[in-house]
Amino acid sequence: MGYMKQVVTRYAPSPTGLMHIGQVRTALYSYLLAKQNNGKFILRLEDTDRARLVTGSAENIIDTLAWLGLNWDEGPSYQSTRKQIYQEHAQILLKQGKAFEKEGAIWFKMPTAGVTTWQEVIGDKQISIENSLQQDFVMIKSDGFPTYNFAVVIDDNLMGISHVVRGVEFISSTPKHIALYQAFGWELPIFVHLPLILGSDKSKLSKRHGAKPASDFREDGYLPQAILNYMALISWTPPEGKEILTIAEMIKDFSLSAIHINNPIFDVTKLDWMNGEYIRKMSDEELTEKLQQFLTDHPAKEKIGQVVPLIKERIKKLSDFVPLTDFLWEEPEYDLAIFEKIKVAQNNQLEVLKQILETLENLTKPWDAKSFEQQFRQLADKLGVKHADIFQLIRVAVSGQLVTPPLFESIQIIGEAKTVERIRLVIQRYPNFP
RNA sequence: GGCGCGUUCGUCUAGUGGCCUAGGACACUGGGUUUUCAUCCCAGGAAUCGCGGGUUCGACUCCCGCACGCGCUACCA
Repeated sequence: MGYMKQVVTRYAPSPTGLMHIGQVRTALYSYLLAKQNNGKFILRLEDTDRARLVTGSAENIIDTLAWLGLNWDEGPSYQSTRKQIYQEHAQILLKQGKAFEKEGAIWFKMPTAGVTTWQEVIGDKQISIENSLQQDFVMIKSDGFPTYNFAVVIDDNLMGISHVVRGVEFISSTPKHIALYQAFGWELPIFVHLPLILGSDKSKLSKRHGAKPASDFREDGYLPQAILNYMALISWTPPEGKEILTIAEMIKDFSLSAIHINNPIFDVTKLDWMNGEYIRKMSDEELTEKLQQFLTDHPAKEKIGQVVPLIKERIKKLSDFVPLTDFLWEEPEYDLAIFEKIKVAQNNQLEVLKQILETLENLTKPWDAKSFEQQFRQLADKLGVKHADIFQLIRVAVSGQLVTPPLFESIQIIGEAKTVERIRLVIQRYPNFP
């Protein structure tokens, strides 16, 4: 009778900066693997390099993870508080003659005979590296803190980590880890080395590729579900190739063997599309709430709900809401160049505007969509102007923009009086806008 | 340099020897719906499967070599 060891995974970043968007994938896969197996997902901060520590980094990582909903079952633990434990383990190896001291540091005597071979989950193959290539390495630095290579093994073992999920860059140092496991007589975990996410020029993903910290995506108005969904798909294909899936579906369908082996390129365009999908999937109430939370200093928060149905299909990120709708509560800025983009009525726009104003003033109040449309169609016919063009001129006169939510609905939010006033002002200043 | 890993449309990918004259999604182009934009619907272009050798009746799929890319080569992680 075999038995299944409990699945325990961890996300173990070092707090040397803000949580990078690429790291979301690593955390997500670890999380999915744990949840799928009713296991445990641990958060561990590897803060052993005191020189590279960045203030606020740990908080940013914890915050981002929580925002994404990648809830950890244990931690966060900080390696800096576990110095004693590493020291004790170093002493064991020292006593066994498997380590030695030099220049205030404790070094591991790396075996240099034979070959280190292990089963790699990604790609389902064995990786072998000649031990003759290896060298002794530092376990405890002269400042008393452990190195990554040492602390990671001690902690992963002590915390019962079953699957070590991390980036490919650690493949090269895996023989060191394995040697350590063997020196202690510990059972090896399963190694899952995730491919590196690259930027558009195929170099390691960095800021100039638009791969900002995950928290920047949050500030840009991306939704956690969309980010998770996009990052999930960047190195994993669910069965049947489904593109949009909930966390629950990811947990259900996730599989290590379906993780890709090659380095993907991060593509914001697809993330944008996906974010738009999630925005459209939300109920109006939900979107309203999200926008109200997101737009902390919005001038007319109570009116957002009214606008949401008009813009839901027009925004891809929460931040898109602002440029699309600010003319509703703030006086627009006009630019003659915008008027010049309206093809028809180019020569006598001012005259047409005056007619529009007159029509508006004669429209029985409260204005209703049907007669509004009827009146202006008639006016367009009378002036020999295309229907679409007269509405576009009204749009620009009212909003200063070529693209807005539906015209009549926008006008209703602005109000009849203010609409008339805006058109009057445009006529007054035409064509010399400030 | 050494070692390791990789290579299918612009991008993410499907593909495990015949179902592939290579499928999907994003993006792009054209059309329809629409008073703008978007949404939605339809259509289209887009990969000689990095290159060259094998193996096989047959290779995107297996093997070898090469090229290119990426990673590691720290008292960083």
